[in-house]
Amino acid sequence: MEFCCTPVFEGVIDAADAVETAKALAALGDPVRLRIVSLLAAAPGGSACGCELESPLGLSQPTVSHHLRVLREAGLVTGHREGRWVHYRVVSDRLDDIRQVLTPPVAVGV
Amino acid sequence: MEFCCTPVFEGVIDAADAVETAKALAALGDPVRLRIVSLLAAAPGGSACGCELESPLGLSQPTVSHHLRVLREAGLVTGHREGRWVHYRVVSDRLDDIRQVLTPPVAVGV
DNA sequence: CTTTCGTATCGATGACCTTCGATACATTGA
DNA sequence: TCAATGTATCGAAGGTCATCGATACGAAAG
Repeated sequence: MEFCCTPVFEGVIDAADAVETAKALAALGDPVRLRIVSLLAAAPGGSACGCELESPLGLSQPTVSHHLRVLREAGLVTGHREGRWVHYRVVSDRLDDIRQVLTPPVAVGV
Repeated sequence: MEFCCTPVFEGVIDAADAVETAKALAALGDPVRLRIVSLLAAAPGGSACGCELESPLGLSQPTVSHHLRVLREAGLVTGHREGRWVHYRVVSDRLDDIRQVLTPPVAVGV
């Protein structure tokens, strides 16, 4: 999968790159998904299965699965099966990309 | 206005902070608004009036005004009137906050 | 093979969001 | 005062999203 990482501050971002980058930001622009990322990052070993997320989030299993799918399609988490469970993990490289998009070259406010 | 800046990686983000942070990320999670931020950052002096954005975005004046309102309410841009025009400018401190939320303390991926 | 448990998908519902034309407001200039 | 220009708001239309119950899939256990 190819990720866009055109910074917002270098020249003017073109429409295609904006669409791609906005997808990742929109994926994080939901309270539930932000908490999922936080829960995964705080989990022992940096990973957790979906069933461990339902209770702290207070959401149904289909809803949690839906959000995990959005995060997966945005490249923000990965999941690999381990027997009956699927262990999810944050993709830190992807977060690095997003941070870089929002980083000014030197200083922006004049 | 009080901004939340609880990092995703320090412990588990609570629901209230997640809602607040998600608002800013959702504001940036739209291609049009991402381009607006980019256009403002690239503008001479780091600011531009709303009327200068309609043409490069290819959107109507009410639509541009709507997106500027979303960005303003998310604390990502500020606008002050200058005669008939309102000059908008990126709030770099707010972007710093968002970047920090997504920054791991040391390393996350085990 | 059947049951059990974790996960993914489907379909429906209600809320939200983007977009626009029409319109009102604000400021400047004639 | 009146016209012109930039901006904000309103109302509506269309699409997208979050959420759930029901259901199907996958893997392990009995």
